[in-house]
Amino acid sequence: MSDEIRDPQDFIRQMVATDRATGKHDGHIVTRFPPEPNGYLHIGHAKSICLNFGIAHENAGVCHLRLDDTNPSKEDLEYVEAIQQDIHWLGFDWDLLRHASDYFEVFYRGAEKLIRTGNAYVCDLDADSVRDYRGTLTEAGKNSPYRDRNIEDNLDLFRRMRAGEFAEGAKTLRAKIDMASGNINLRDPAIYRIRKVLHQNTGDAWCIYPMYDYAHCVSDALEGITHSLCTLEFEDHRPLYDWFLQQLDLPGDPSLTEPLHEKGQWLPPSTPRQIEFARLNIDYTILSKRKLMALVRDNLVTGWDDPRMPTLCGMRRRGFTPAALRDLIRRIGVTKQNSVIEFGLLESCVRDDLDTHAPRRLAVLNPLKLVLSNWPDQAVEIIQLPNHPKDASCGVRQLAVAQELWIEQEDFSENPPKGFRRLVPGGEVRLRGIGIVRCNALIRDSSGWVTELDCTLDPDTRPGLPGANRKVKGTIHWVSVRHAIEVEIRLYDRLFDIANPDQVDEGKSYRDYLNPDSLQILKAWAEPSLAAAEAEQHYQFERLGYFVADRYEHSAKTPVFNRTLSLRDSWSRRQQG
RNA sequence: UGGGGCGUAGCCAAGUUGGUUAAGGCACCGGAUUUUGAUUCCGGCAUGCGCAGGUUCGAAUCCUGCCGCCCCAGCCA
Repeated sequence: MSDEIRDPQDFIRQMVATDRATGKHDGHIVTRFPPEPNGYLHIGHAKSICLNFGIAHENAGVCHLRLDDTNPSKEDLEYVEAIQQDIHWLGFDWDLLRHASDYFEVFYRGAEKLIRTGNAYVCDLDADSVRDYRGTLTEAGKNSPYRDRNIEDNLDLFRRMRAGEFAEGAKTLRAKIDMASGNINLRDPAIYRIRKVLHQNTGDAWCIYPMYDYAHCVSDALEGITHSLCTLEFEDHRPLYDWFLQQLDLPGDPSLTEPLHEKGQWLPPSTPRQIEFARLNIDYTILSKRKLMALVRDNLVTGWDDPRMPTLCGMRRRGFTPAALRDLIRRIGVTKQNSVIEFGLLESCVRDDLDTHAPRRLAVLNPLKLVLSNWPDQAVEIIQLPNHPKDASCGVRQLAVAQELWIEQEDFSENPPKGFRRLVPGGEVRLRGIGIVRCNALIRDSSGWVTELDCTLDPDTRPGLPGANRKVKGTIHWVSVRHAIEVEIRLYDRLFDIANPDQVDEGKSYRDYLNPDSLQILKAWAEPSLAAAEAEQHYQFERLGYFVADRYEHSAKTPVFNRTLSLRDSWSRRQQG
């Protein structure tokens, strides 16, 4: 009997294990992550990345990054650079970087083969007519009037398409399969369309571009992919995926892959298996590139990397760590069930990682002055505080204490609710690392607002003294008024007010549910050591939460910290009922 | 009778060939520890596996019939 914690064994990993065990593909495993460079990667992509790279690594295999650039009218170089950076940040590296456009010549030869074998034809129907001929979900379609063109005409027409003789939309190359199929993807799907646009990789070399269904399976085969993982909506496409590969027979037809030899990109073609899994959904967020793009375009957020965005670069800037994201993906598993992960699970992963790795610091967000009346007027004492309560290897830091301190307004109450464990008039509380203080008097302004607490420090409770062990109901944080530095704090909350912004009442859109309080900027006082923080350094500000020095806008001169998330807070939850 | 998927707790999710008390995590609820109302630790949390029948000594697992949810009619991916 073994009590070891088993590595995740989802249904895909089980299939892979079986294939390895039975010697399929000679026991080799090759996967790929194939983003289309038309937007930034988000947490949903992280699932695919972790799956593809993870499975490859667990099985001594390799994983390629393939930029799926078959539609030049939507894609951009900005995205391909961002994609690579995000994958690296997540902690993965590809064994091979390819573009679908590397294979354009092979796609073309394959298309001619489909024509020659009577499996494809040039169709003159315009887009609207194609739709009419396609039929509906419950009615069969009709054959295109161009379906029975002879092979010579088809070949000639297709070559002229490539030569640029026809206008955009005038003709398509279509697979000849079955217009009556219950699977609409098999009703003579388009293989090539005419697009007279510059391609970011191939320039003006082409004016015809292959469709996803054709390009994807062929790309997979050309790269020797063994397991082609994709999301559920492609389940219906699998018969087409298999059909193209069977008609083409890449492994058995070297003339097709010949162009790759001179480019140094030839690999033994495989017969990959497409396997579908459920995409990741998270409540209170949207993960549609189109909608994320709109938020950026319309300035509803500051950019793709706004810390409120579910993009990888946004989460990075928010202070979420790659390890936490990987842990989330590990925890949620892989199945074919549509599901919505609670945001709280992500938070749990982040707290888990940050609790063990983030050094502790003190900062006060909403200051209230506390004066130690029995502290010598100008005296300054240097105390030491551990950087981590449970990890001595994190070391200690020094902190100056003087007579005037800032504490959190919330940590004092004149009329405390039941169960309040902080400072009250006449009560005691421990100041972290200093000792126990008693509140003797309140100083008020003309409107009666408490502006200052007059306190005395019990000298017997200084750290290291036996009296320090005296129990007191609460411990609060502080900074020295004379020594604290001013910092900018950015507090983030969920971007949307409702759990499912993708599914809203009629006439409404996700935009109607943006949380107006998702960003709050304030000035705060922090311990001086934070001026030396490096950008992207994570901290726990004790009792407040986890913060990260902003990747771009933080500097020693103008420190900026983003709150990644708060600490778990059973007190405020109890207060709110 | 268009095609393809999926139903195990509030949210995820193990459970594979039918075999003792239906893993685990998150959330939640108790309690212990605590110079962070944090962390950590301990305990609780499905007489039940979409529903209804059936087969069997025994069913989340097999059979039948229902019900519910998701995806597909781009010259997007």
